[in-house]
Amino acid sequence: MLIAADEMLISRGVRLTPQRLVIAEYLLNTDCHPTAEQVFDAVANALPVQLSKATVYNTLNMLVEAGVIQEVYTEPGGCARYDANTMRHHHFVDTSTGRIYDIPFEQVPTLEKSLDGKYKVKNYTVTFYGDRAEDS
Amino acid sequence: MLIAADEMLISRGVRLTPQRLVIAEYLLNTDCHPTAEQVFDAVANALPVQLSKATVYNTLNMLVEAGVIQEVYTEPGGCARYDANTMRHHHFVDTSTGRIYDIPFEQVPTLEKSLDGKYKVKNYTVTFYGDRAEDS
DNA sequence: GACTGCTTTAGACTAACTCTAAATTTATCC
DNA sequence: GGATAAATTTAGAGTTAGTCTAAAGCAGTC
Repeated sequence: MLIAADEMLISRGVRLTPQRLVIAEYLLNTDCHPTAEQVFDAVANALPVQLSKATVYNTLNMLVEAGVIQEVYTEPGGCARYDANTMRHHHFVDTSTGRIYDIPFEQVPTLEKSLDGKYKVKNYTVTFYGDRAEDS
Repeated sequence: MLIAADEMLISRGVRLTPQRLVIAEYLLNTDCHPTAEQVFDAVANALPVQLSKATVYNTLNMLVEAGVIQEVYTEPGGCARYDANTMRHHHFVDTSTGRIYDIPFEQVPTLEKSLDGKYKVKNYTVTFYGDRAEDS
């Protein structure tokens, strides 16, 4: 069942436009961590008008600001990917397929306390690299 | 005491040039994780000739290939930084100063086994964000 | 239904690199 | 020490991911 993007946006005080709706709807119903380019390709022909890349970037930044999605960087030096899973979590990158999998935060031992007192840790991210068996 | 860059490069079978020498020497004797731009600024006037950005990038890539330095990405969406500490280690980013500190690998509990069997973890990196007391 | 101001658009612009082709330099061989 | 072949350096063009701009188009309000 599709998550309703319109209610989501209205509840965050975001003004509705067809562009924002299709982008939010797409992101809320995929777990494939798309790039801005992939979002553009996925939604461009769901709109009756020409979609601009600038709108995709604006909307993605807006959705990040509004807390609807997260920006994720997994490939060193790579471009931003977007993730509608806004729970605190880590990532696993399948280095042969490039696919990214969310790892629940609780599944990884907490590291907050592992540095000595000099370091005040506010946040940390773990990115795993390797292979994942039989994608399902 | 300065680490001798020339021996380092020769031992890795790298052809010596003045450009490579000053860049390697600079990196081997700093712990400030400079960007390519910062490397350029730091070494450009140590050379009697005009230094090209392309040479800096070429040399940095070459030194990464040769295992003399590591490429590090700590700021989401930020540019590459270079680290002559080639031991396996993690990073702490001071979010108010932007400074990066190396965290010895052993100082963080090992996470290799924290994912279930579906995931074959080959490597992982932890990046901490926060504040660090009295930089020393 | 008109208005005000937020959105969208195409295209120019930027930052961080990479590529290219010509000129230069390195290491080697005599 | 000089000639040679191959690697390196250089300036500048090209690329990629993303931001900025200014004009045109809509959304929500009165």
